[in-house]
Amino acid sequence: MAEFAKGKVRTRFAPSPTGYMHVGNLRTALYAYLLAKKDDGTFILRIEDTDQERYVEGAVDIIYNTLKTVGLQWDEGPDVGGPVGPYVQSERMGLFKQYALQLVESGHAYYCFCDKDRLEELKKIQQASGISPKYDGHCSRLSKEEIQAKLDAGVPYVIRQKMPTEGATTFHDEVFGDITVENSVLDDQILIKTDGMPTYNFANVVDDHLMGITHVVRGSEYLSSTPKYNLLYDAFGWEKPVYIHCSPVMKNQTEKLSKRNGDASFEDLVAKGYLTQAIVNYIVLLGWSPKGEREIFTLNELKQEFDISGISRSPAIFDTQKLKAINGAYIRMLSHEDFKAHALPYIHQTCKREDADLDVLCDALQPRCELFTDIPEQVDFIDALPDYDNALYIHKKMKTNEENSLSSLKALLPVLEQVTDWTQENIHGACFNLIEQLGVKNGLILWPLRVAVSGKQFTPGGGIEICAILGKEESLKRIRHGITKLSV
RNA sequence: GGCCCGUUGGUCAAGAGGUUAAGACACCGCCCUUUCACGGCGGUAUCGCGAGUUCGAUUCUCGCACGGGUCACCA
Repeated sequence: MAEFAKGKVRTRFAPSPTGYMHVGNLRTALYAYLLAKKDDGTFILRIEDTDQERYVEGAVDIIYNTLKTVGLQWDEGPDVGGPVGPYVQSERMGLFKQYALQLVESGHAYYCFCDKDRLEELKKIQQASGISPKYDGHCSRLSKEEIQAKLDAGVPYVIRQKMPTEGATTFHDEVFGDITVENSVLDDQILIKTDGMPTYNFANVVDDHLMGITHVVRGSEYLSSTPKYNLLYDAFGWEKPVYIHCSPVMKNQTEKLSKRNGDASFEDLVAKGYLTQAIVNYIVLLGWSPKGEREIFTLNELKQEFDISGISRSPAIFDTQKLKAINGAYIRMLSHEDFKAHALPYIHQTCKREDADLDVLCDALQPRCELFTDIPEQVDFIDALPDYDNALYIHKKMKTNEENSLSSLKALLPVLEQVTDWTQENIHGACFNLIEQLGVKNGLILWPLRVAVSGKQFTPGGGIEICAILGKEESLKRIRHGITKLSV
């Protein structure tokens, strides 16, 4: 066997290139990665592309890109190579038959010459009599001579794994504990197909062993085939890996999250304006809980924090609301510059004004957005004042109505006209001077100002910020407009 | 249908034979405040059902219900 560091954790992510990367897949990859990195181990990417039927063009690139943008750098894989390649399963096809033959030799597997007709017939009979369909072991009872004769005659065959007929097999899973199944329910599964190629179940075991995988992280749908895997490991005399089976990510109580149902894939979430690190953070929390109370972690922190014992057994429902909240938390942690860089394209969707003060705008926007896609709608009043209703001036808590709003704006206009250096600071000073002079509550002046310059009920920032964003000329113009509107 | 697995608030979940059953999101109040947010404080749950074991069970056992998975020459 090829050499690689012994005693260290080696995990693998082994996706089939069948389309988009869904959230559950990504989570499996994440867990496998974290498990390896926690121990300073190796994370391997293996592409399982043996099903040409389901192969989707470009799917491999999606896998690469997703893992890369998320930051799951694989140490060994198709593109970077490694000591136990090739890392693309279709390039390993020639390798498996000898292992199957070895099992035939040792009596753990046998040639099966049954054709599809017989198999189907068998299945029909079994179903009719209420027995669960299972190969009846017919060919396992063939004599050496019979087998040789058929082989010589060129009869097509498969190689099947010979399951024990009595007793039970128990295996241990790190998240589910010990699971025992009766050997009698185990089917003599096919290892090598008529075309000489291995089935997934067989290739998987051989590959995992050859690649020195110590911890197998995969979906819980493999739970029921794990006994067969272990029997294979035992038949070869190989050391079994540690199993970590993960329950699925659900869309609701009964349906799995899946691309087929049009549910969000990683790419979709990115397109919807989620920060990749926020997605990762949320996904890792779906089905795993950290020891303490903190739940915002960078990928690096996760390498320390992640622990198998925190993985939960029951399926988890994907909750967009929580994802959004985490995204909001990440947005707030962004520096002003980073936020601006991310936000700019969204701002420009509805706000094209050249002279708008985007720094003030971004400061106002940042604590108020959970998703970048919220932005266009929030800044749509900047280019042009919306046609608003005077009723907006009525605010119970601010104690404003149309009449006193009119006088506030009238008082404010000349004061603001006096401001020469139009900065947020100076506008603020001017407004509060007036408030002090008049001896009124802040809201009495500032609420009407906000309505006049924005024409909206909710805005990023208050009247003062909006004035600063709009610039002097436009602000005054809107205040005057408000005055005439209220004067009618 | 057989076998395997799961079930703590709307969601993610911690917990453990005796706890005021954590925390987060959402929701509702209050505070802060020029709106909305942000931030701060507080509120909302007898742990699917029924038995059993026990002085005591949400935590152990057994049934039931519900949900999921699996029974391919697919991966």
